[in-house]
Amino acid sequence: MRTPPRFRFWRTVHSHGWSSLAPFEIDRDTRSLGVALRIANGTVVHCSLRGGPHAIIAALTSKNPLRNDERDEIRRQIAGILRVDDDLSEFYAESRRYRKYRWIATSGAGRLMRAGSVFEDAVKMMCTTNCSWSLTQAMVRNLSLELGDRLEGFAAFPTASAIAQTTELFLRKKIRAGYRSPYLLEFARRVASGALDVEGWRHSNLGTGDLYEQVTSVKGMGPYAAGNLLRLLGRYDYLALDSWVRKQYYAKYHGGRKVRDETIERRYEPLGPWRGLFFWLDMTREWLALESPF
DNA sequence: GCGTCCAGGTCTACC
DNA sequence: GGTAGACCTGGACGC
Repeated sequence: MRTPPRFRFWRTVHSHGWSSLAPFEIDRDTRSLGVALRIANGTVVHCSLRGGPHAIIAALTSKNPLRNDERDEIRRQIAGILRVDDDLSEFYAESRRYRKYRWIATSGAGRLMRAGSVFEDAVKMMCTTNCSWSLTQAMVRNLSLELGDRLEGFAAFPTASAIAQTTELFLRKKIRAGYRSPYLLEFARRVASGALDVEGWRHSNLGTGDLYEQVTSVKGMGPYAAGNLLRLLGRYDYLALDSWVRKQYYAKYHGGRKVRDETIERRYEPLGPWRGLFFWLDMTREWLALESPF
């Protein structure tokens, strides 16, 4: 798959924590990203992805030979996950206007990795709320292992229907989702029934404020989760503050001293609709050390 | 090994 | 509109 100029595979993989959540797995030795994807007809395909100078190289494994249309579907999912088609030229032009952000354009940062579907991103986001990262990893892993379609040793992320058919007790006991269980179940049932078209959020014509309202109307999606999900939808108006980024901000700009959220928001306000992306990259600039040529 | 405390976002009830 | 308490789990800590 051809990639646009300044696309950085490994940087995108490390843009935030998603690559360490099932069904993704990272192989640091080969600098590859593995993922089990489910296509529309229910077939599970394992993809092993590597970055090249101008392309993503994908090795696909499936039970049966894949038809061309199935390969196209996989290609579209991979492009969506790695944000290959996102046009960041306007963002890079904006970053060049500020001396402290010029590194963003030159390093090709700014593509935030996402899941194969908006549903998966939203469920994962709910699983990041009010708990440690290790618990998030456990909940997401349990969802894939218990409810995802399988290919040999790999399991794809479960569909909305698969989660919708479970019970609150199952989600509590087997998934360890705790009090999030009724929220996850209600969300999955609304998506599975067609009452809520979350996949449409990626191409919605709604203004960001209206979309934010729609996202926060889902129980379990508060300001933090909604702000982060909007970033994965290509909307960067919200800072999506949580305890980790607040700590980073306090350390970077106030010697570790706590400040009000309004103070943080004031600093990034002049950066306009890209402020959420500037903020995230500003807080994670040290991750540059993880960078590879691709 | 056991008990206790705390961190982590969101919801709901209440003022 | 703002605030307090509940929700649930894993990890840290003290014994």
